[in-house]
Amino acid sequence: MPKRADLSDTFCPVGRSAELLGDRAVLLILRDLFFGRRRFEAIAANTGLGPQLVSARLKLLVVEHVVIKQAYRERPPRYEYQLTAKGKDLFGVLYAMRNWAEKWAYTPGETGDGPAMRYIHRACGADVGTEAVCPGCGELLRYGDLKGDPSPALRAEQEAKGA
Amino acid sequence: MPKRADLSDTFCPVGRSAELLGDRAVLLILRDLFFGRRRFEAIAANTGLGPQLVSARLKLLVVEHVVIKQAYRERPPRYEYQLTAKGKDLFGVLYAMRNWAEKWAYTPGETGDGPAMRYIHRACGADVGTEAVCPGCGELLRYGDLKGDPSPALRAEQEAKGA
DNA sequence: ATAGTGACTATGATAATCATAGTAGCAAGC
DNA sequence: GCTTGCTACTATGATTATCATAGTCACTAT
Repeated sequence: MPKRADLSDTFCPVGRSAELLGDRAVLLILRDLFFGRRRFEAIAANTGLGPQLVSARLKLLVVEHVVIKQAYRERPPRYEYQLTAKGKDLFGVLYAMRNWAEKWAYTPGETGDGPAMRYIHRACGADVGTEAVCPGCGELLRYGDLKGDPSPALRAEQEAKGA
Repeated sequence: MPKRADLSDTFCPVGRSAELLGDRAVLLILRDLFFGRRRFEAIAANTGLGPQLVSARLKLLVVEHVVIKQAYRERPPRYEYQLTAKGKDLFGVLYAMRNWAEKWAYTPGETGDGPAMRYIHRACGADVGTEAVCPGCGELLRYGDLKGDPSPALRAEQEAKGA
């Protein structure tokens, strides 16, 4: 392919996220990091990705300050990868992906009688289910429930594209 | 590239989502659909993607029942694309991507004094901000706050990979 | 001395992407 | 009735990313 289009200068927040997250390998590596896998070989094995892809994406994630590479032993040198605060904040995205897949990506009965992965909120003990709620009132949040107001810069950018 | 690895048979819900969402073009097209753009040319113009990529991804989204293609005029035949219920449920993912980007993907002051896109919950009037909350207790939901319990099938799959 | 481990890098075939140009069906204007 | 324009695409060729497989390097363990 030719160099893929750069989205890092768009004013649209989804576009900026897509620059990093619109990539299967990145998503799978992040998933493994959230699951607690920190070592190169463990990530490569579990994701099924080849070592150069894992290597390239981890480098990218380090450059983006989503992950830090740290030596856990000096001799011989061995490294592990950890999520930064910026990386840990991607939890919401992976969590939303999980929620969608639990609802739509399995045939009935495929996972037994429960979800493929059940999540309990440690603080209150509630099963978080698969839906998002409004931080203001606690009601379910769905497409159409929010009123969007783009910043002037974003509005201007979209109009310039004539779409 | 060789044929990209198939993730649709993994038991991990994030993996299944990544099969569809780990693609820049899919993400950008979905964003435009959520913004109300339905016509081919409008999507191509706003995303900046070439027409064959838009064509290929819309076909994929139709096959996946995320989008439906409908004629809005018979003569000459003209079509538009709309999100299905399955597609509308992806709102949570795009919303989470937006939340992350608002927090991390802009330099200070780049969007003026507010977010690039402000969202208000129509039902209660609250600004939803950029954080997710627990549906059970309403507290902020972050990495580490949830206890995950994989289904037996998912656990077995991961152990088989030796990671 | 040989085998093993962990973290990669090198190589070559294949396939996806981009930019640009072109097609098809039809309507409206001159 | 001929050209221009609109919408929704398809075709072509150059470029580059990805995969599978093999190999490297710096050690440690037996």
